[in-house]
Amino acid sequence: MDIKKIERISRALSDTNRIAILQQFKKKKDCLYCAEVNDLLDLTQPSVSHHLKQLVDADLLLPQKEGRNLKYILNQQVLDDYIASLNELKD
Amino acid sequence: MDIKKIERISRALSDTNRIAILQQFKKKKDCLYCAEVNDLLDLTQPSVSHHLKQLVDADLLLPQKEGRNLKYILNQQVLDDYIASLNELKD
DNA sequence: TAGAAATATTCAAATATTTAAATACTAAAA
DNA sequence: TTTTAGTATTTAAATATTTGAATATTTCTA
Repeated sequence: MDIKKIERISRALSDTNRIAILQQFKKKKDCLYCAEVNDLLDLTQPSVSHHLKQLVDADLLLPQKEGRNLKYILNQQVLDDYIASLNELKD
Repeated sequence: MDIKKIERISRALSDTNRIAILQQFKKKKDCLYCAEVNDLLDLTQPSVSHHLKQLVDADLLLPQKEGRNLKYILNQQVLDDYIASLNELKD
């Protein structure tokens, strides 16, 4: 993973609201709906949309349209790659 | 690791200059001198000092004074804890 | 002790991020 | 087809970050 990608993902993770979104996947298991994220955070809908966009732009979340709803899936592969890059710092 | 700590470390990692500093540890092995970081980055000394401070404040680097020089050690424990927190997102 | 070397701090300017209000878009439902 | 629900975009304000110039601090050395 190149340094720009590491930067992008790190920045996506550098906000408690976005970390809370990711942590919610542990509870909701496989997927999370946009509306659920709006309920989860104490922010207006546009702000939540902005945070979700950051996570999607970093490829941490994969969006999937379902009619007028939007479902997100955690991109475990990118998370694994990011973790692998961090592990490489340690040798 | 609490959410605020994850945020802090992620933010410290969200800059290519700071990532480059951490990557330099792989080449210099155990420790890195402040002056070496100044040489590494194409920034003025105060800017480098600022970046190093971010890494120290996130506990990713442990500073050690050696006379008027300053030596940094990579805090592998914090890095491990951070990685563990990221791994927890995946279950 | 005076001067030099290494690092930190202060300050200001430029840029980026976060947030919400207003509005637009898209797709389902009435 | 009009309305409604869900999500995105635009805009602007507040705040935070990044950077370098100037300066301060600390510690070594002559």
